[in-house]
Amino acid sequence: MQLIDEDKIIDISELFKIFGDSTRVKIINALIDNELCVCEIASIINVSQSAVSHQLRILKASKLVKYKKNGNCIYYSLADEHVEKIFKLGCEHINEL
Amino acid sequence: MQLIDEDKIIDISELFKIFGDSTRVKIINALIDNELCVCEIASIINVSQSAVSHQLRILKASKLVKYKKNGNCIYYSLADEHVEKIFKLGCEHINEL
DNA sequence: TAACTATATGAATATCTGTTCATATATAAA
DNA sequence: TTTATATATGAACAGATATTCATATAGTTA
Repeated sequence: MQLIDEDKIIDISELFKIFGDSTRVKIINALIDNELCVCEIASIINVSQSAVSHQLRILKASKLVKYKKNGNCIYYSLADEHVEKIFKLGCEHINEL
Repeated sequence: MQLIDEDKIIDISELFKIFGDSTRVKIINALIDNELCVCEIASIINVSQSAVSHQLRILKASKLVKYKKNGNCIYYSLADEHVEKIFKLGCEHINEL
């Protein structure tokens, strides 16, 4: 019982909280197998540049995305396979409901 | 690109939103391999009976927990292996950060 | 340098969410 | 039937969160 200590539980819930917003999930979905700049993301998911930027900041802070600069643009991609794995497990659960 | 439609994205984010609260994650953690009644959960995770009951309602509505009545008490358990799987994947991600 | 494009960010606002408190309901025991 | 225990629930409140709008920053091109 209670194998996991409170601090870790809070970390886990904060990780999932990031996945708990549809704009962020849309961004993550768009970034699967793709490297996209901010305005491409905004255009693909149909959300304002500002809103995307705010959410990317949160994704960056949680280390779920990484980015690299190229000229005028900043290209974002998923930080590691874990992100896609969590996303896909969520998909599966939804599909089986 | 955008293989997944908007409705499904919203379902996915709503699933993760459930995991995005530490009280609910504590409940889920307590229920791994255990069947517990409301007051046991409240006592184990140190949260008021009312708060636990409110959160169990949300977990029930999302079909993440199931329950059975036994006399005066109502025993809750995880709805299926998916719930534990998602939780454990979250754990792994945290551990590797 | 001036104009343009891409991105970030702060403030304001509206909405959502979780807890508490009081209380209702239901079962069990005396 | 009265009392006690377990659970659920509604209202109220406080705190969190996402978007918008305006604007700042920084790199690029003319």
